[in-house]
Amino acid sequence: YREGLIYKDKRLVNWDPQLETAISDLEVEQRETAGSLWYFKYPVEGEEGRTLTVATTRPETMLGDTAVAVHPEDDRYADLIGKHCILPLVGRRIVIVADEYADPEQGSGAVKITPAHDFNDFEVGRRHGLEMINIFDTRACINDAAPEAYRGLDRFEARDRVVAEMQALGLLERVEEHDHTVPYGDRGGVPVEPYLTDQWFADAKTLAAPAIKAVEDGRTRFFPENWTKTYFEWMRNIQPWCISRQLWWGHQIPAWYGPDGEVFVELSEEDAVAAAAAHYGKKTALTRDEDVLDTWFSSGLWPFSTLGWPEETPELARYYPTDVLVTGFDIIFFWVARMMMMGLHFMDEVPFHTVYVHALVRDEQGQKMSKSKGNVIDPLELIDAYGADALRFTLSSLAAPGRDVRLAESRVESSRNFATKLWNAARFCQLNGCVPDADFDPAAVQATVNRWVVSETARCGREVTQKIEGLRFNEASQLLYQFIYGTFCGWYLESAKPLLDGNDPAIGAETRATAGWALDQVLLMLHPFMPFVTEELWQSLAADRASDLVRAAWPVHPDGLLDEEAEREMSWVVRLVSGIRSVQAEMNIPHAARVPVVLIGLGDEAAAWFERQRSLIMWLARLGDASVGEAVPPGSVQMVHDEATVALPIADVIDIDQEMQRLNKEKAKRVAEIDKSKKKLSNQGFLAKAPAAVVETQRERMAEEERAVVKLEEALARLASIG
RNA sequence: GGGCGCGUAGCUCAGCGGGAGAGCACCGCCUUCACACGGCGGGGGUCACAGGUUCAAUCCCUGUCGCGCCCACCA
Repeated sequence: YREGLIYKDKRLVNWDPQLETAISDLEVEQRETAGSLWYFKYPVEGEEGRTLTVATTRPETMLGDTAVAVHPEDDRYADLIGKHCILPLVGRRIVIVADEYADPEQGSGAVKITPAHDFNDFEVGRRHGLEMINIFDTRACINDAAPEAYRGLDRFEARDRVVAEMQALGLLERVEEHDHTVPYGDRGGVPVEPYLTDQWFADAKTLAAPAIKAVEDGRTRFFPENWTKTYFEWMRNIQPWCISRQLWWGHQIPAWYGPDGEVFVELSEEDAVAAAAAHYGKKTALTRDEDVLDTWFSSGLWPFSTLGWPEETPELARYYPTDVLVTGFDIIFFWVARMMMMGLHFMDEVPFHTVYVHALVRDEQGQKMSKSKGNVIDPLELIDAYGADALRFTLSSLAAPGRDVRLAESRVESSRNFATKLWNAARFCQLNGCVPDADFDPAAVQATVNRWVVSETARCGREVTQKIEGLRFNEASQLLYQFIYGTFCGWYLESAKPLLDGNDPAIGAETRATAGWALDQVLLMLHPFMPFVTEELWQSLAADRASDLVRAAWPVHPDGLLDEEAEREMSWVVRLVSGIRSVQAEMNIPHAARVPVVLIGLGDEAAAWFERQRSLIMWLARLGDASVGEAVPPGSVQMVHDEATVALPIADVIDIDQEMQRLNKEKAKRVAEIDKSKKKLSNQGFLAKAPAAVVETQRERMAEEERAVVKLEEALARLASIG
């Protein structure tokens, strides 16, 4: 106030006649409404029989008309400018003015002017020094400024009465159907009225300037970035902000009035009394302004007022500015913009460096959920059915930046299943003594599967960290889902089973410790996404934790934990096992058959891998035996695995036709790939302009496919010789 | 009237310049000693349409069609 940023003014404000208070522009909601456009004839003074036609969507406001405006260059009305009409029903003499606001294309080209009840008319009224007649009371009923017959009528009753009377007088020219937008109060739920009252205003334009600059300079950034544009758009066109409300709750405005209306704005009543005494030269009784501040004005102070400001508290020093503000786009104007303005003004520093604008959860039809529409999905019901972790995980995995989400219950169910999966995996670990060991060093493990899971865990951890830091929460949760479900549960725990009770106690112990470590890493990483189940498991897996999981440090995975050798070896095993399983399923070979597998033509490296992982492969693919051979045994189902041929000899059980069909299908697929590659590699433009690495990849790919096709042809030939 | 965004597998959605992915649903097999809220395997997509840029387009540009949202004083 003392800086001139807050002032009292008599202006048109948006008035909610239901709540009987002023509201801000932002609290007004435009609703598409099917209405009418009434054409009224206003008799011209002194010209018998001549009338001027005006069109209006709000007949009742004519009771407050103080002019008619026409465009200065509108020839139809040029001779009327400066003359007067006699306002029907009221009898007031109103002037005909020339003003560019009147649009010759609209309605009749002449427009009635009601300065006290329309924002445009208010401006016209100011330009022409027109009288401003307020015809409504605070409930939007007609007041004593109108003819007696209308007093006390509700605005809609008054509308009907005006139309009926005009018609009776023969002054209603015609009525057109007219769709237009009507302003409604978003809380009161009834049409708002432009209303002339004394209110407090904030000079938003001045406050906005530094807030605009801060975002231009990148001191505060929006994520996703496109909201920056929305912010600028609003801030650069900002209007004076009406900050007083005629409500019972909120910060009461610290303004006191003397008997003559003099205003004393002070921090306390004592100060106001003192100021008044000084002003009047004697002690004078004051009355305090009854209005309170707009809730968003108070909320705009939140980043520092909650921390003890204006005292320089340790909290203020520590938490102002904060770093990331998380909010919905619908709050950017209401709150984010105001916090920026207030923060920069009072603290001279932005309140936060990043605004993360999250998605809005919509209902199944894609509608924004709202209490008034009654389409709110109650999170408590979903939590009852699937758990809080499941809901939280679902929302985080659907939170793709810049996109709203339609909440599909099936995703919540899937998340619940995921939580159950984790729970069971942890139970398995516990039952097998796979618990955290304080002395465990993940960099020192020996067995390939253990080295591999350490490496994969570290890789996952680094990627998840990166995604979280980049605010890509959906990608982080997806990585975790895949790692935990696929890598950890699907491959690692299955591979660990034979080692836990195997004949090498040292490997068994190492595996137990590795699994315990990996599970801990999983809990640490998943905790932000599923806080409850991870915390429960964290505490139940070990009694002597240094801290609760919620307070545990975020895991760091150094380069040293990455092990490309182990990853390559296990990737080979995984692909081999998947291939064998696929063939088994397709050829209807039951696991119970425990068929053997023979690998032919292994390279040196693969031969070493096979040697080491032979029993693991047998275990994972449920095989009776696995061996290296020189030739494909007769009666084998065959598949290509890199440079090798893999044979499952099932002798007399084999269905030659079915097998040939399967191999031919596989071959056709690969031949199609080769054709595509050939086409690319014969394209001179591609060879000349594509990066060398891309060309090389293409060559390798083709070579690999060609090798596979050769193998497949050999396999087909062998079958043909049997058949 | 301005601005933003979306149309990818039946459904809900990721991906956004170098051979299309997930969850659910669907089909087949499996009561294998953590888990049937499970396991293994599989089918399914001219990435809305039309042009353009590029050696290369689901991805970039332009336009069209459809859908949604925000802002705005049209009587």
